[in-house]
Amino acid sequence: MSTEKAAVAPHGVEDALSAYSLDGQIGFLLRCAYQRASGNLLRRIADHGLTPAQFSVMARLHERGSMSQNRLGRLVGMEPANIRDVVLRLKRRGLLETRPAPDDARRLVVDFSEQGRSLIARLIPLEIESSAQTLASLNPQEQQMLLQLLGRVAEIEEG
Amino acid sequence: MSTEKAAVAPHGVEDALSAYSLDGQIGFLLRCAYQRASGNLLRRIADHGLTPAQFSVMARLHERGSMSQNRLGRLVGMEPANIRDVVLRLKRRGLLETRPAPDDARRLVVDFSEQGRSLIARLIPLEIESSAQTLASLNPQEQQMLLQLLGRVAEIEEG
DNA sequence: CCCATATCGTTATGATCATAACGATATGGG
DNA sequence: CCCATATCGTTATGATCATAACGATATGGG
Repeated sequence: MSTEKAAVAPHGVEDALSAYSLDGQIGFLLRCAYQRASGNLLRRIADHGLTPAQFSVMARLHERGSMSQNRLGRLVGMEPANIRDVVLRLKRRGLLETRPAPDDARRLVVDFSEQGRSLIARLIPLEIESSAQTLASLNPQEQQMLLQLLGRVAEIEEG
Repeated sequence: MSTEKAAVAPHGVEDALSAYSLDGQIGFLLRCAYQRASGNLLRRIADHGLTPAQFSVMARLHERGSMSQNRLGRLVGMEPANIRDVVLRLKRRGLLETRPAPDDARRLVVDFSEQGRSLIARLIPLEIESSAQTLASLNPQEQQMLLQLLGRVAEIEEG
């Protein structure tokens, strides 16, 4: 099973190679679909100076309230180095503020500024529109099915 | 319908805001799912020095044969500036070669080197494994359903 | 208490993306 | 033929990602 280079016929392998279709691969489809979704959102929020990644950080903070930078990153699927840069840019725009956690000198608590809190409230409706546009080619039942299946593939981390 | 700020009650909007859940948004789910799929593939091909984006370029070239850099980019969903850099890195690794198109001085024809042709053939089986892993939490029928729905959302460009 | 271990944020590096602007070349209609 | 228009590849800029390595701080078991 291991060392034998079966003279039998590598036919299976060759078939797999020629039958392979990039367009049918989950990874490629996800990348293309995300590009489309991301573009739909970006077109609506770019005037407000936000990107989809920045939006997700603000939206999560809106949902869950202020929390440490690290935890915020985990809840939106960003590595510590990554969430750091995103928070930094949002701070520079005056949308977020940070302060040391009173009970843990390692942690940095991230919170909205007044401007940020107001902005995210205005942007969420735009994202709802954007999601509808992304899913427009599916009927409601198919949309629910897709969201449900994607949720199981994504295995989002609970915090 | 347009200028009237209905005193009636912005209740609908407030409900939409509080009912909003990032985890149920198609864009966020796609980003998380792609991260997972991308990681699964990267773990298998990183030793060979390739990234998922580079893999998709090589796989498309394997499927369709040599073509212009611009068209190759369109067929994997990369902008001209982007496909350029990916092809450049693959050239540096000796996996791809480019030459001017004989019939059109604007075009750059991209093709495999011997080493590249051999590598992609060895990598495709790894990607098939990776796809299976990404979809492991779904049964075969659900997998087909997800791929079909994603394909309709992605609206991949035909070349 | 002490110390191995984990967590948090940071720095650095390199790849992926989108966008805008540009020169060079093709093309097609008048 | 000529020229408006499109296409191709490039340059530049800025944001998003993953990873490795690191110092600082918490924590929990002995």
